[in-house]
Amino acid sequence: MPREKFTQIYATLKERIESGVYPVGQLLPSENTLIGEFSCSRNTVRRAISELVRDGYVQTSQGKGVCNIFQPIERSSYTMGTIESFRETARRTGQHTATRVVSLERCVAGVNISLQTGFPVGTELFSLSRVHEMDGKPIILNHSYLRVDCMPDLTEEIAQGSLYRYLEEELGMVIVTSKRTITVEPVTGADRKWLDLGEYNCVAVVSNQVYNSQGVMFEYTQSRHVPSIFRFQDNAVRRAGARNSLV
Amino acid sequence: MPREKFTQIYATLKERIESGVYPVGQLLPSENTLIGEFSCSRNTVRRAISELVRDGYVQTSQGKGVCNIFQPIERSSYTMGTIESFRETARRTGQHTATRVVSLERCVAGVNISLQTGFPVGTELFSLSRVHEMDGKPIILNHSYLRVDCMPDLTEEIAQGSLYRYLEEELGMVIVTSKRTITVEPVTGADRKWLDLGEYNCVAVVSNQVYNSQGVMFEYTQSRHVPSIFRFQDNAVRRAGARNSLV
DNA sequence: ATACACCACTTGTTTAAACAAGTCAATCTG
DNA sequence: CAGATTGACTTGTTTAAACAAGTGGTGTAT
Repeated sequence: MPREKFTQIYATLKERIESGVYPVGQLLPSENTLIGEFSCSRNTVRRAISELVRDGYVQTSQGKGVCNIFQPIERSSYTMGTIESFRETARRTGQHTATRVVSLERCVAGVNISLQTGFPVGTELFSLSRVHEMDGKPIILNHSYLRVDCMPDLTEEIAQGSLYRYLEEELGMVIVTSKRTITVEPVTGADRKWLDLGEYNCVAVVSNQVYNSQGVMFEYTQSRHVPSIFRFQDNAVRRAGARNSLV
Repeated sequence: MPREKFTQIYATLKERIESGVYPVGQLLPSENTLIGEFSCSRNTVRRAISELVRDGYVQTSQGKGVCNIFQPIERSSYTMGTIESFRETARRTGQHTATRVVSLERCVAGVNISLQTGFPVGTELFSLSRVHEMDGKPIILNHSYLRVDCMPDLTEEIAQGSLYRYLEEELGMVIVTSKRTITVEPVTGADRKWLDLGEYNCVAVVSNQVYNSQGVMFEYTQSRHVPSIFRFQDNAVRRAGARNSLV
């Protein structure tokens, strides 16, 4: 249970939107009304609403109000993005997941690795390859580089479980930001070997640079997804100054 | 030139980060210092910083400060996402773009179209197919459904130019929110016919639901991209309550 | 009847202040 | 010397107030 007021208001409004208490296409109660209901300041209500805007639940327009634009997401296959992650999808749909460690080695970042990952040349790294399975089918081939000095005691056993639970709960690391790039690339021999690709001759590739609270990038991961189960959802809000982000 | 203070501060800080005035990996001046420099309130500085966080330029941590985590983006090929759009990329790299209208028809949303797009059954729609070319090469096949009642006078000539300039400047429509889904799908006959796909047997598909300030979805577009030039960038920030969005 | 001014409402921006909470180093205490 | 305490910093949350700006209806004057 989050204790910040704006998070509670956000969760309450979100729940009402999802369950249809506020009709789709209509205006939510005005900020003043919500202030009365939640007995808080206008800023706090506005903060909750602005997060709903970011998540694509509502839309504001000056002079009119806050409009409910909720549409339930399609619940087929694996959905990533701002919405939910690998393990969460599996838990929700009751599917079984497993992770297999293909290899775990140590190396030092050379020029090539540095260019690909963004680690400085000379950084000591773990090179970790894993396969994620869902319901027995291999669907993601992960290749990670991890800073040794952030997790000196990494073992295959740890890598087989949840790396993030280890980093957060065991090492007390706080993960903050993650920069992602999505591309589509031709399959490699490793893809063919570890994934069940059928006729596809490309994979969906998500490259991830993950930062901890120190501001140091401690992980670079390239996730190669079987196309048939890959889905990424996103929400773009038109900003004041910039006329971009829409084709 | 945007006139809001927080936008100016945001732009100033962003420019300093990109040009290296603030060293990467180090802390920015504290909020109090910036208040002095920009002679504004703390809230205004904080708003500018929070947008830099959202865009992946900096990272905050309580008790320590604001850390610069900027990394220049790779400037190869077509980059979309929160960063920049089709035409902007072309303008920046000096490439030439063109749009060809393949077909423009009117139709009414049946059950299938409604399920795919989210338009209510019975909505009168334009069905528009276009090909985007960059430097003479066809790289995106667009198929759009557009509400007739939002743009009754749409013609092939208009569709050949920038649809958004027409909607915004001619019709005074304000575009606010866009919900996107990225998937990878097998090529169709139309893909093969209109795009230069080479060996690839799949395309990167971006499905877009676009809303205006009335809260009505007026456009659904499916953009089918040649894989070799497709790139989507994103930035995920770990939020307080939710332990998701990272695999 | 049309056009205009006005008013009551909405969201958007900015300021000021207070307190909570995390970090880090210097200092005090055992 | 080791450990705890303090204090000066940082960012995080919340409140209150004022004004700007956009929307839509009402009423008046033409």
